[in-house]
Amino acid sequence: MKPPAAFAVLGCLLPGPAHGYQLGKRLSSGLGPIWHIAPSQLYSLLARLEREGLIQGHLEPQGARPPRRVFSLTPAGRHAFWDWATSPVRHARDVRLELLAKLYFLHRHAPERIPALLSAQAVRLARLRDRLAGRAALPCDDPWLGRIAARFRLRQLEALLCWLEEVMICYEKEVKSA
Amino acid sequence: MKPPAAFAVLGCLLPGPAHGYQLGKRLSSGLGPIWHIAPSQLYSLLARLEREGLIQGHLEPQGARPPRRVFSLTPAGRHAFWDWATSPVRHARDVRLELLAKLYFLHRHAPERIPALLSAQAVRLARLRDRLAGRAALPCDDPWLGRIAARFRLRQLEALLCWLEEVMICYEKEVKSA
DNA sequence: AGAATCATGTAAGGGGTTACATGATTCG
DNA sequence: CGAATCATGTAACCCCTTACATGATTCT
Repeated sequence: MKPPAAFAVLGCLLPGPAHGYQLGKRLSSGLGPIWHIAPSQLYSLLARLEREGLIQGHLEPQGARPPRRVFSLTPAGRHAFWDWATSPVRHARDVRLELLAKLYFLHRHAPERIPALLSAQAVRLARLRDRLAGRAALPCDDPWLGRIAARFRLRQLEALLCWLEEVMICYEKEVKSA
Repeated sequence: MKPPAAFAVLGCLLPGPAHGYQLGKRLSSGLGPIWHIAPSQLYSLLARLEREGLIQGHLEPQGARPPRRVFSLTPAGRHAFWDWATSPVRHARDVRLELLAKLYFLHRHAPERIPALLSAQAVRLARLRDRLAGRAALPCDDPWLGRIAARFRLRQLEALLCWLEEVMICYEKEVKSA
């Protein structure tokens, strides 16, 4: 089982059993700006996690209202969660940066359009960075998470911008040498 | 139509018509380390692109061998490609860094395990960075792409490592204040 | 009374993966 | 002869998204 979303669901059951809607709330208030999970995905994750024995649901009657399905972690689920949470992540092999793909094709078939793309991209990213540099944290339950998430984004954007400048220089050199 | 993979296919038809297998070669030698596309995905993309009128295939008889399907760009496909290639990309709203999710849960339920995770992660990433800093370019047809892709990865890794250090410090501060 | 929100889903589709099937040809 | 590679897919599955359906309750 790979998907972080599934582990996020398990993690949100640590404080205690909950039904789907409650989990949705826990997820969006806690991991909100980091990892959004739509209700439809949540319910399908719950079904799969139950199929796999990592959580267990039982119906809780509600009188007049239709009963809710309350889920709790099984020992296997708890174990899987801690296993995931404490192990470092692998870095993906592919770079998969869309901009890189665009640059590749432009370089081969329309190099003169590279500067326009680079500067348009830089303008956008710089605007984003400035907005982000203003706020110290993203909005979520855990202020620590909000802070480190904001710092992460900021550093990422800065690295991207530096790289864009480097690419511009690198491109100009090529032009001169040709 | 969003997926970069589909545009990569269109882009690989710019030099001229090609059949599926050829396109696979063009893709892997050109965008290889950036954006791998498996044959099965390629053929399904081709089917969709044809359905959408962006490419057009016709059978090319091969004598004894079964005929090949040779695809070429339609005007609509050419237009869609250039539109894509010259417009800046949007930055995703979510942060979606798996490590961030792990840290979130550890912070709430087992903060004492944070240092171990951070340092294990740092060790891994540092090793990767060192390996990458050794080579000047990733292997692909276009040396310029190989160079800028390698530089991008490197800068990204460096930013990640800086951030990890920052998070460590940030965590220690919290511990002291508690 | 009408809007938000509680609460649970289904349906459809796109992006991507791994594994498998099939058969011809060319290279060592 | 056997292995690689040419060449084209199918099947099954996972991740995720948008749109929709349904009906009760609580807030304004």
